[in-house]
Amino acid sequence: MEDLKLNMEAFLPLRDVVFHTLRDAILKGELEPGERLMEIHLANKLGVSRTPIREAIRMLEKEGLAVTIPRRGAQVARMTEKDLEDVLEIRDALDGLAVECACRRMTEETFDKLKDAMNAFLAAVESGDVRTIVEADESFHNVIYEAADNPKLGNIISNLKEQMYRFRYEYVKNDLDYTRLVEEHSQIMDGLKRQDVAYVKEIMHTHLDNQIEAVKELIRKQSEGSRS
Amino acid sequence: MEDLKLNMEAFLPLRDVVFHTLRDAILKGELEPGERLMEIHLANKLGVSRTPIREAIRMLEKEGLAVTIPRRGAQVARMTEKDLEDVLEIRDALDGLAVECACRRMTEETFDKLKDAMNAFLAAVESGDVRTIVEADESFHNVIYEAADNPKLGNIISNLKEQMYRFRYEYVKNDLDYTRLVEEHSQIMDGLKRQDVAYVKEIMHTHLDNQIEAVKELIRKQSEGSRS
DNA sequence: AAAATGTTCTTTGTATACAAAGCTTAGTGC
DNA sequence: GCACTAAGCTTTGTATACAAAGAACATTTT
Repeated sequence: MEDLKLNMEAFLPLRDVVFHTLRDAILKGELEPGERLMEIHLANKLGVSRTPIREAIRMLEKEGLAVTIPRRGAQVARMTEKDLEDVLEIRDALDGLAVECACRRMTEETFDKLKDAMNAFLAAVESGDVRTIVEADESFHNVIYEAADNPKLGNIISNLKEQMYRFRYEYVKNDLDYTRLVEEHSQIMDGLKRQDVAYVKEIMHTHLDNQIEAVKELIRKQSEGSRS
Repeated sequence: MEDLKLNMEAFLPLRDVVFHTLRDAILKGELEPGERLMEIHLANKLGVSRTPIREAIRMLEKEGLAVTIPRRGAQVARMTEKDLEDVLEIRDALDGLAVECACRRMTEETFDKLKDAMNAFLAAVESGDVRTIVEADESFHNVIYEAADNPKLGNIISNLKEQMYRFRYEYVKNDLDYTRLVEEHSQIMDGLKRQDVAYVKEIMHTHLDNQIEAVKELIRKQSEGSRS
């Protein structure tokens, strides 16, 4: 934990600002797994009192990013490879559901949005900039979640993604085969257009699967490092 | 909201006691959807200060049971029929996943536990007491979640169940056809034993499906009532 | 009578104070 | 030297105090 800073711009209750600040810090790895979240310490660091810190911690807890033991305080949640596998297993099922729902509920409008997202993705791949590609990829999938028209599903999936983000898995995407990604995306679009649920689920499954091994590989390397 | 009472027995931080108290009250309908959760009010009612109340509210929020608007306070989350459908859709997918995992990971021991749970369920049905039957049914499914060996999955499912509980859907179970339930349970066991993933998923799907319509029916009736 | 304004009351947001639990460490006895 | 105990320190748990936002209501103005 080096230099946490609050973003005071936002006109939100401090608990929310603190929550976002800490969450980002955890996801970026600035706060390491197992690291203690001491209230006074964080309060001083962020220039607020303990009250909003405590509320933020309760939120992090429920989000699965912190673990607290009564009378002993909170820690950044640790995550093992098994935990990651568990998360991926669930994501696989839920991404399947999302694309299935999207398939059944896709409207003209949302399909247009998807086309736009697809074009943006193609442009991003063209540009070659990894950051842009990753963002365009996210957008593409977000359109699908939106089309699935099940907000709770969207929330759960984004929470699961968040938990993966902690492994900085997007770095892996450097090594990804973009042509393949493009191909899969267009297959998904195709399936959605034809409303072929089985097909689209299948593609989505392999689409995710392709990334899993690489991520796991990365985890294994990472876990050789930090231990506390 | 009539008579909230804290259970001071448990040696837990007050925030947790308050959290459980409020959660139960919400699930039982003692705190109605849309009802304001006013801090001082609750604090007086429960005989604690605002601090643990606020922390409990932050937790309820993340659990989806309360919604807060900054500077305006928290309310018990409302739930529409659409929300319920969304939840059920997800549960269906995740129960499918759970049973699939269980199928692949079932050991001798856990299968024995399942047998026990099945026998308990049969005994419960024999007894005819609805409360007992519901509990035995829960236990049976809990063994499966356990066997799935994916704790995060278990958490998500229990959160989803919680959200359904608010509709007091278990009352519906009065009308359920227990012979059918028993039949389905034994089919699930059979499938698990044979490790027939496809079969077991299919059964689990219909198992859930059978309950959905009845629940929705109930919701429709309920929603004619309370409005605020 | 309706709209606008101002005043008061209520309620949330945040900080702080104090109590009690748990750790640490130094000291004591064996 | 090792185990045990006691004192002090650190940190969490809870209550309370105060500030400021928002709601409600009355008053004025048109």
